[in-house]
Amino acid sequence: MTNKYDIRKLLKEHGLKVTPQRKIILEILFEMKNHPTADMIIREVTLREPDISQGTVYKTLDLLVEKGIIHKIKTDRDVMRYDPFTARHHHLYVHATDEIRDYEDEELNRLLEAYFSRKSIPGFRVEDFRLEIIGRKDKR
Amino acid sequence: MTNKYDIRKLLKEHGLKVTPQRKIILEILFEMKNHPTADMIIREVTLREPDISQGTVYKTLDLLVEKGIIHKIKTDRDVMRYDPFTARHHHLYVHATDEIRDYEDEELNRLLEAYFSRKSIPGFRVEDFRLEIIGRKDKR
DNA sequence: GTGGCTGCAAAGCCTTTGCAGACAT
DNA sequence: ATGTCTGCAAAGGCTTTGCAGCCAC
Repeated sequence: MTNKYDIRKLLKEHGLKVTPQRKIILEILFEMKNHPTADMIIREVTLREPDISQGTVYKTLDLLVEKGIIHKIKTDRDVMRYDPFTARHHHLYVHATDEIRDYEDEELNRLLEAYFSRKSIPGFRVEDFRLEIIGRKDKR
Repeated sequence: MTNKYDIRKLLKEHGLKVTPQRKIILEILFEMKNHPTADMIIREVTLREPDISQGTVYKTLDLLVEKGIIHKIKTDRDVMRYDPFTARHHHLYVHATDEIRDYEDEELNRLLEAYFSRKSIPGFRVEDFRLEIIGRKDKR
């Protein structure tokens, strides 16, 4: 889906230099589906290219977040996670396994948009919203 | 509203010993409206009772979270915040000022409950949800 | 009296930073 | 050519931990 050409383009579009380090980091982000922590990304990066330093990975992640290419997400535990999927979506938190899944549903988005357009919050202008859905795995 | 008697009761109900340190920490949590960070709590605690160590504050906060007396909340920045208000509610994130306000609305809760009761998510059982509302301060 | 709680200080973990050299443009 | 990016290693910030003594019960 997201091939090397896209990654080059993505970087250039944001005024960033195309370096091998950045290409590898982005490839990994687009492949990993589990909202990886910095540490998971670093481990994966080091497998493919042992000479990339963790400082570079952190700097790159910060930069990508700043440019809006990826998102940083909050967790109960005290580590940050990264999410390459930037369209509006919500998160399912499975507490027991420390897993975070994406949840997308247009109906939910419309429901919330409609709610906010008729409801106004004094002194506050809503720009975006994200639902955290907490629960557990279910057999069915 | 929440006086010392309530705090004693609250601690006892959860099988915790009533110590001066815990009373002060809980008083502060109930007074502070800004979803304080551990650091803000420690500073406030030290003003009132300089001999309370920060280790104790951290341990107490963890314990209170574990017992469900307060909540830990996630932020974009990498520090945890604490929230003594445990009824279902949502958060308004004002990015520019790093402020978090509570948002409570029964209509919104009902809307979301209704949504989840008719919508089922494969392999997942919803237990709770929290909406993060991102935006900015508005003059009106 | 006893187990839980505290203070202290050190350690731990994740993340950021500074800087000199290397590289993309 | 030059300004950006990288690697390295050290520092930083927040949080946790271990342990001896203390205190609520």
